[in-house]
Amino acid sequence: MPTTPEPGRRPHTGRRRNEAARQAILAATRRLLAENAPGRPVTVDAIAKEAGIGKQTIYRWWPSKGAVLLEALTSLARDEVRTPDTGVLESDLAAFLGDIFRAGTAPDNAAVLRTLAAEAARDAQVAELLLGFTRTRRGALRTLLERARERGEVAPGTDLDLLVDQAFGVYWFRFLSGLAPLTPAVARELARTLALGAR
Amino acid sequence: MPTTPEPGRRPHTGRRRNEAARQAILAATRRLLAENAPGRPVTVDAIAKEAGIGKQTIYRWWPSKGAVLLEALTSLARDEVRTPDTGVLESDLAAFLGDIFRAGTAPDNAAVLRTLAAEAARDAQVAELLLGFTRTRRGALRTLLERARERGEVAPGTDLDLLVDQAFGVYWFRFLSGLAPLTPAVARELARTLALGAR
Amino acid sequence: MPTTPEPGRRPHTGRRRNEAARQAILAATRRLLAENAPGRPVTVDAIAKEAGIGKQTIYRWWPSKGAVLLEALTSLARDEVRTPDTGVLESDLAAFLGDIFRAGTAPDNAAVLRTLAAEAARDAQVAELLLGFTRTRRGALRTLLERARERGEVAPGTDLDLLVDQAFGVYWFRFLSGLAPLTPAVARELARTLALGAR
Amino acid sequence: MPTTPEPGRRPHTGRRRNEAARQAILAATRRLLAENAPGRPVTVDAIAKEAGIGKQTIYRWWPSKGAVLLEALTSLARDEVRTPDTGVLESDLAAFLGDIFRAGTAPDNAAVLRTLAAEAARDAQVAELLLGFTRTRRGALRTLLERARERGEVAPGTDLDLLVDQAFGVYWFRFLSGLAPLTPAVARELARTLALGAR
DNA sequence: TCATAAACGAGACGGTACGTCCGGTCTTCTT
DNA sequence: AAGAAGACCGGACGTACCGTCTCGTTTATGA
Repeated sequence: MPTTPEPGRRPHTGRRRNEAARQAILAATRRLLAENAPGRPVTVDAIAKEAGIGKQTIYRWWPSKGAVLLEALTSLARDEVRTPDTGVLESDLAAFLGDIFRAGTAPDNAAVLRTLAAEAARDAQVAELLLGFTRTRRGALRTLLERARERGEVAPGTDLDLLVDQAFGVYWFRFLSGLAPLTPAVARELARTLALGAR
Repeated sequence: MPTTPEPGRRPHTGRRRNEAARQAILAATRRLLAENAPGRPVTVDAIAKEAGIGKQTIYRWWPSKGAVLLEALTSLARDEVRTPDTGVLESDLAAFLGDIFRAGTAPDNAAVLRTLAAEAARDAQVAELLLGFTRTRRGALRTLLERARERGEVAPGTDLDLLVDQAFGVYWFRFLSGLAPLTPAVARELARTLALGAR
Repeated sequence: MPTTPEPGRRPHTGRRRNEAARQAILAATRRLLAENAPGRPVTVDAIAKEAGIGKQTIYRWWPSKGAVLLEALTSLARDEVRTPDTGVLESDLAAFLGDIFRAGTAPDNAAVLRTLAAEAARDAQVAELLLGFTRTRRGALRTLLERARERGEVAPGTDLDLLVDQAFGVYWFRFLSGLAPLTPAVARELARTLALGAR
Repeated sequence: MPTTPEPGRRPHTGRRRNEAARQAILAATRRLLAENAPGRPVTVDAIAKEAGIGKQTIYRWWPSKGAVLLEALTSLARDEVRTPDTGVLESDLAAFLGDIFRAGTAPDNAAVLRTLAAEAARDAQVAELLLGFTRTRRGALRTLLERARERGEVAPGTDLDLLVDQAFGVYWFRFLSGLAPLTPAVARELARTLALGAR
């Protein structure tokens, strides 16, 4: 998410940034990503044309193509992350993971993330954005585990971060590789395994 | 400064394939991957120049740039993956994960893997090859778990693939994000958690 | 270093047209044209910034970039063109051409004209305006020749426009190509040749 | 109606520069220049597409778009410059100027030269090419005048270069401005005037 | 023995995408 | 209402890189 330019020292005169253009760009990007048609590659030019804006407007708001893709993805999966509190770790985990998995199963996100990871590797800014994207979700899962620890469902000395990484590791790994599914059933099974491992 | 391979040293082999050229290509690729310098991108032209060979020679041996990268990686990490058999799941896991973590933390490998993952992100073919690379290791871990199941250490109905993905998920996630370490201690703790979760 | 016009000094005049702004624009244009530095291209944005005004103010007063350039030139070379009348064609020509050559050789004018000609070359509108600028001078020369014709110094049937174009052709050609000088001596010699050719 | 060059017919030449590609580029440029259609601007992309080659191939042979235009023009007007020798200066001049004028009257050269002059102003290389283009012709005219001087048709002390510039000045001035024609009649009249002025 | 065939270094080529630049218009806030 | 500031659309520019193709050279093989 691009840091909105802090309103400068001088009260901003001049034409203000056009939020509609910004949204048009994101919408167009999402549309192209969702189509994923062979003849319609997700090019910067294609995005500009689809959005009916000039290329420069894209580069005025985002530093690179990858940044746009990331934000399009983020806004795609912006559905709030629930931090359920059923009083039982396994149930909480199952609900949480189910949510995450569902958002990540949208048909074409894999391609997006592929491009993103590439950008992240060469553009530190994108990398930071990508990490920021996951940080929120990781924080939510961590909270969930801490609550369980207070309830005594987690053995003292257990490395909570490792548990978090097990969950997100599975998620990202399967998401990116497409080798195995991210179904609700898997979410439940993963919840079970993690809850067991936490004891 | 690139360790330029002494130029013109490599002899022609006439109409027979020149193994030296092949090795020069792999060595040059590894060098570029390890450097990962901004002004020295890992392009096919760069590899060819660094190796002192023609681009066509690359495409005579490999179908695409990604294939070269993968093979450079594979030859780097050829150290066989042990499939220990101590008779106790947790010990087996700890040994296996320790190996994997160590290989991925060796400074040279790390740079190569990171660049390769970036490459994979933008080239689906590389991604496929990279997955093929991990398949072997995944197979080893899976074997290890199956043996434990036969010994009764794993609850029937447990999703072994999910356990495998938890292990490799943590590995890749931490490796690529750099958010958390991959120390031997983490390997042991992960082994403990997985063994617990398998019950 | 650009002689930045003290910024913010010029007062707003509210709803009345601000002659000061107009002059600032012309001055800034002249400055940029005269500099002709590689890093300071004569773009509309550059002019606006250098003048400390908004781009729209330029387009409120002139229909296009070229029009601004032309007016900057015109105001530069406003020195009236003399139409001498010595009663002898050759003398008249020598005086007239001497003036023209001198104006075009003044260092400042030279830079401006050269840049402008370049601009004219890529912008048909500028070319048109530039021609309008020369039309006045051409008219003066033509008048001079007509007077000579009435005096009988020009053979009947002589193409006066062709003579005019010979004079201005030499002027522009040498001015733009820089291949040969535009000295007073050349003006005299050209006057002699033209007077001869007119007979 | 783009006369598409039979696609894919042109053979590769391997590591040597492909003269066919070069010619295809020039031909395509000439075609686009000649069309001068509003919807088909003479863009680098358009040239590349029309020629059926990659843009990079253009930039491998020429430093900029202007250079291509110039060469297309040059090759267009490559018709040899005659240096007639009738034994009479005026006749020689008339023939020579007639040739030059005819070449310059091709409908669309004006646009080409406009673009060229723009490039020349910012790209010294193009400027040099443009001057080289005229040098040959100027040399021919100069030779012609020198022969006349030897025959005694030119007054001693006459500035031959000035006469040359009068001729080419008229040519370029009318050519670029389009203000007055370059008909055979004008060539004859100019020849008469110059021959007179030389005496 | 000598012609042929294959691999090689070199690098031009077609094609696709990228990110930048600039002209002219539009919008917002200030004076 | 005019002005300063600057975002916006459109379109061209020149660069980077992939994978293909051909050249001329070098060497092993087979007639």
